[in-house]
Amino acid sequence: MAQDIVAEDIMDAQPPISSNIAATIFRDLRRQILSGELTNGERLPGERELAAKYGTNRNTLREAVRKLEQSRLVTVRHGQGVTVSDFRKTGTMELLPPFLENASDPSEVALILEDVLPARLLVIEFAARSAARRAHRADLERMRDITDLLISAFDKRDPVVIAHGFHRWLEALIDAGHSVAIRWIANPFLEAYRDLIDRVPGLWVLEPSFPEHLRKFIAALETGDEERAIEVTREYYHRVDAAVMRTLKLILAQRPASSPPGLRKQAEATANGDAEPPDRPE
Amino acid sequence: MAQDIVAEDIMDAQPPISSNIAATIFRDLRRQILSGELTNGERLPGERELAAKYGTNRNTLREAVRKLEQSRLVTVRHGQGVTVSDFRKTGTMELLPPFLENASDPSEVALILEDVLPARLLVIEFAARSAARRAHRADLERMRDITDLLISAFDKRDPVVIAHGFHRWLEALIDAGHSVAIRWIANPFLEAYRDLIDRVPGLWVLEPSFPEHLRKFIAALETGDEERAIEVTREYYHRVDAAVMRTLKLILAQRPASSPPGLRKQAEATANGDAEPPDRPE
DNA sequence: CGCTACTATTGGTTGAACCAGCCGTCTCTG
DNA sequence: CAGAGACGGCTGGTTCAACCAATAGTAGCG
Repeated sequence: MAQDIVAEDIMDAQPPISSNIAATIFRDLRRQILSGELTNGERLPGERELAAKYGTNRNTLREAVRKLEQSRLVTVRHGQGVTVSDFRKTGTMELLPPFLENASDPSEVALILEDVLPARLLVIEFAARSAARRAHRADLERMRDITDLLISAFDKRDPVVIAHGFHRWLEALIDAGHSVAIRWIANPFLEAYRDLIDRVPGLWVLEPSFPEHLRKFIAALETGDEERAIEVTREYYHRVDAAVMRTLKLILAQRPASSPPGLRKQAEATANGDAEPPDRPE
Repeated sequence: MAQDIVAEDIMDAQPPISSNIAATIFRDLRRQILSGELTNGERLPGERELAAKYGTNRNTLREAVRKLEQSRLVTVRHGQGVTVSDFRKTGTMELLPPFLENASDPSEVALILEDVLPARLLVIEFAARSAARRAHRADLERMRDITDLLISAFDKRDPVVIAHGFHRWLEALIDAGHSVAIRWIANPFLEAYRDLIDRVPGLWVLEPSFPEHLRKFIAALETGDEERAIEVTREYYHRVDAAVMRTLKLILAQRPASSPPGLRKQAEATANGDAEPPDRPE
């Protein structure tokens, strides 16, 4: 295997997918919704019926439905049943990982990712700004350690270690910002990134300038040069994101649809549900 | 009352707080965690005991615990019980509204809000950028309608209508961006804003330049002038946010602590748990 | 024709019982 | 006496069966 002691050390322990019955049913229903098998406004069978369908009892089934509800995928109303929500409108970034996994329309995935990448850049810039202002000595030392580790992993061309190490690097950056707000904003992105590492390893782009970027960035941080840190980050990610989108489109082209045809009922529906052409007024 | 037909029309129907037993217990436990009555790492009583304490049965109690778990406030492990998580580290923006409501330490609320405001600005800028590029004709018409309504409400000095109308304005802006990613990022902010409107009406700052800002912004959007829209937005919010923070500090000074003393065990704990002074290396 | 009362259906709540994972303890063994 | 293993008592996980409560559609009444 390509991962030695260092790799073991840098990979955070990730609990295996929960084996709960309720969690399993939840994931299955979520998949059906995110893939478009169940569409916005559709009504789910009653709890008794669903429980029978999944070969379990009502209480356990209810747990799954509750999870769906809190993920904003369905609306539950006493006496009326469970209806599928328009998750494109009511969802949050926490839906990103499961959506990337379950979406039936690859082009929509690309579309969303194309919007997420610049947003992610903004989050990183925001964290960098905060870190440049508030980082303690210990924070900087930790970041420097991880940076060194990352650079040596890069020299060895070990993608797995690099990807997980970079996740840790981002964690350290956010910690250094000493901002609860940034943490809360960044967490869904970190989670999505982590999911993507394992699911689409090919998407991880090894930019040749990666080590150089890290060195420049940590140097800017250590001198507290906020603007320099932002500048370095922006310059680097514009290049990486372009490469990521190229790679993504290649991957999607190779497997045009991971689901059987006929299941993409609302693939082309926009977030607002209108089908008007995007011509501008003027 | 100060709200006429227009006010009725502009206020979105907001379902009253759920009367579910499970939801009530959930909110109570959440309050205890967010206020610091239950601290990170602490173990909750067993489900049987808790159920008895709340005068309900285990199934209903479990529902409440599940909600806590999905809100990342607790960790549940089979055979080991339920332990309180470090929500400052593991939470997401969805915790913002309940945290603002339940936090025991006003200064921490101010601290977080001080970081959230610029983040909110970034989100608005991001949405504005996207709207300037992708807005349909119908989107712009809708935004113009709401803008007119807002300006007339401003002339009448009707804070309630303005606040709710502005919420609708933000919704329209985000819709105009035609980006699922932006929606997902913005939703927690919108929710927090909505909560704040009703909870702390005094916080809503009526900047004199509000109508002028709206007019400038919509004009920029209609000509598709992305940079101009950003510039206008940034300039306006820098002023508003400063005013908001001033107002917030006034409000907090008036009621230094909304909870009995002795309950703020971890008020001064940072997100990382280290107490090192913020001196810089160099 | 319009209102009311009923009823079927749906989710909400309850209580009890049993299964399954975890941990400290107690005992047996070397 | 020290270590390994069995046991018992926690904990959450699952199941069942019944009843309460909100909703909507329908049948019946005025």
